[in-house]
Amino acid sequence: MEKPDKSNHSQCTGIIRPVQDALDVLNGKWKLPIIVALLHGYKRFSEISRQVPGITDRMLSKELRDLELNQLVKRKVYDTFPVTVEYTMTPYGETLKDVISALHIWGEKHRQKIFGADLVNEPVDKSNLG
Amino acid sequence: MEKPDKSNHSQCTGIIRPVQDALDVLNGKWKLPIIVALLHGYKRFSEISRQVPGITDRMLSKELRDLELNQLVKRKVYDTFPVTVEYTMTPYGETLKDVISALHIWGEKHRQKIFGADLVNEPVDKSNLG
DNA sequence: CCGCATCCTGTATGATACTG
DNA sequence: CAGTATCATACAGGATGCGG
Repeated sequence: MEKPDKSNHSQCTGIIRPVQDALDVLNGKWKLPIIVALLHGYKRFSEISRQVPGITDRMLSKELRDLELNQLVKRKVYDTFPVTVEYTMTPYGETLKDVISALHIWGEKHRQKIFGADLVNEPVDKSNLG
Repeated sequence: MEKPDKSNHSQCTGIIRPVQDALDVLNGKWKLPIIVALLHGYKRFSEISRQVPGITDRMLSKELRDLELNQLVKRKVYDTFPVTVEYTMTPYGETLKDVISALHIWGEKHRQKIFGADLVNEPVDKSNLG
């Protein structure tokens, strides 16, 4: 039983970066609800806004731009008046479903582990945990 | 006539919460590196600290406490002098491997999509994306 | 309708010094 | 060794109002 890779091996640290990248894509208060709205077929700015209760125009605009930069979302402007904008998930964006699904499965078990099964509908409040 | 599911259906929004819970568990700058260090068998506070370059004692302490509250990590104090503390992943904590694996796979593809394949070793810098 | 500019606040994190 | 206390800061996000 040697101490195999107990040194500071940067190739092990190397697994961290892509994982963090994936997390970053979903990070923040609004990315996920927006993605879910888009996956459910909502396309217009105001439509998405309605599906994501509480979000401000500023944040929605910012997050959509971010998702677009990551090529998860396609933005199409129609030359109407007033202007019409359509946001859609790219095929690549759809590949997020698998990741979200994995997170979903684990997250539900977590919820049931941390809280009672009958509290599954309660929002997580970490201040109760201690 | 029903508006099919184009209303504000809270059961669809319901998938968001557990996913967000899972994300929260991994959220922040340090959770993931710490978890990886623990999964690789590093147990002592200072050991973990060494494996997570740049982290301060304050953050390591805080994040370990957070992971412990989420029952991902077990903390055991040995009555030596000076005191010795051992952190280990719980069996439950190990279940995170699957989630991290899913994130890893997606994250690597993402990295190759956003950057060239030869830039895979570069850290993500979103300011370059625009 | 679809945003952007501005200002403001809270939270996450960093720096540093100290203790059992 | 394994932390805590205190102060400082940057950035995410909220509120509000304007503009093509």
